[in-house]
Amino acid sequence: MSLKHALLGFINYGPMTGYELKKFFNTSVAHFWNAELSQIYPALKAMESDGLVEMKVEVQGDRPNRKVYSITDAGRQVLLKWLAEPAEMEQVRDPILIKVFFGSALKKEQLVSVLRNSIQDSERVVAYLKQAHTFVDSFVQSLGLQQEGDFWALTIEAGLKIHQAEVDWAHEAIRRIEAMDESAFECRDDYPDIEMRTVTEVLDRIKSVMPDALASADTYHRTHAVIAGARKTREGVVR
Amino acid sequence: MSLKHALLGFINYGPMTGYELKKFFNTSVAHFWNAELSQIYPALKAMESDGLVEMKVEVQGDRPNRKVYSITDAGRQVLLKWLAEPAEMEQVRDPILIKVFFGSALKKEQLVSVLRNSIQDSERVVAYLKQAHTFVDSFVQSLGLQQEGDFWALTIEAGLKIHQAEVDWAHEAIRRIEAMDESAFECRDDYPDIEMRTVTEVLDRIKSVMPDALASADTYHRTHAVIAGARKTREGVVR
DNA sequence: AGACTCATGTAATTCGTTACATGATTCC
DNA sequence: GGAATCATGTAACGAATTACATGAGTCT
Repeated sequence: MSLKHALLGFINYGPMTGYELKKFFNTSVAHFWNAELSQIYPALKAMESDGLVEMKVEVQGDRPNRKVYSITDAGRQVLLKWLAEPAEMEQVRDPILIKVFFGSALKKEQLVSVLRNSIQDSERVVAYLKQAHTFVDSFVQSLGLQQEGDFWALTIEAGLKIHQAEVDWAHEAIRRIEAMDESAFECRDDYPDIEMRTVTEVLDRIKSVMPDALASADTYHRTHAVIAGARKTREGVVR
Repeated sequence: MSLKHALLGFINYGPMTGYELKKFFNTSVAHFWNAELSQIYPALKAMESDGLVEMKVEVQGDRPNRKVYSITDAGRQVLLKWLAEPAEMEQVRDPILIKVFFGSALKKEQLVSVLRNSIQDSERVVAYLKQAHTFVDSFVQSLGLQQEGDFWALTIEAGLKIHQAEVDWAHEAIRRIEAMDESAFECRDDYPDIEMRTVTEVLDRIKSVMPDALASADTYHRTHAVIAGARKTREGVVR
């Protein structure tokens, strides 16, 4: 679980309250991680009882009291250990790809319009990230965290490259879809009447004809498992 | 929620059991969606009681009975409606970027090694996807779903472009990190002693100096909300 | 007058993973 | 003899979102 580690990372900069952590998230890692206050507050409590952070109440007259968390030696150790471990690969879940995958059930223009909407969304994020560079510069300067600037910038560029790849793909997809024959669309009535029991049979048949290709497809998730296994061998236990 | 819609999409090809759906997932959309049997079975039950699918028990002597689900008219309507709606943008959560973000706490070589591991993972996926093309071709042919081939191929290419972008970024990141000064690393002891209360103050300061940049950073999530809002205006209620 | 900020939370719900359970058959 | 396939599930847990709750102070 990365949320607690991200919180530790920020608290490692200096003592902070949950409310401020939320602000920090919003203004720095929002494009690749987010957390609501309702998730942050319990997480901090749990981290405190695990001895990773310490809490001090700052009494305020006019406003609600602040609970300021600072990192402990144990917390810093946990953070450093986690940072140095290989990152877990998360299962991607991309609804737009499901829509394209089943695109033959739609009218051509409908599918194209879905893709156009998706391009708009991605382009908005790209526009945000382009501006984010200048903003992060002054943010980092003002907090005296100049050393962090380069690392923060790298994460922004990751976002830019990935979202730009999405945009490029979607444009190419629209081109390809528009070149497709009308008969490829709205074909829900004329699916083959074959009992889908054949899914299994087809896999068996392909298995005998081209064992290599199947191996790769069938073991996609096992591949991940193998990676995880390899990691354990490489670096000791990965919790 | 897209899982039920993905299930509907497959059942729309023809009647299927939960077990076969899992196989279909593994051999076609595994790179952008996955579901365990323990999630599929209850989902099918719920869809049945919602009237989106119908179930018939096929008694088998030797093996456990099969519960074959087929799509209803209501189900097909729900599927088509969902497919035509703009796709939701999911919050990205990328642990590797957290590690880079807090990379200054590590030693240079540690951070580079984390990135190298990440490259290995991504390249394995890229290798799988390159093979997947040929596999999907014969799979689609054998099932008599030739029309779907082009749409399936598009999703594979999306995966290729995005994961390739990740690989490219990580290589560039390693280059940049290796060019960085040693002093930028392991600097956890000399963070400024400023009370982090200043997060709020810094934001206020920047807000007055460069209101444009802040607007973009501060409203990243609101931007998403705006997109959702715009969608509602564009297309009616998006549940 | 109404919205936003500061500052804390709890509760309910959804989505997903992991573990556990059963039991015959077939492949190595 | 042990693992994998076929075929169904349940239960527990974890992560994240949404909704609800409080309450003073400030901004428009």
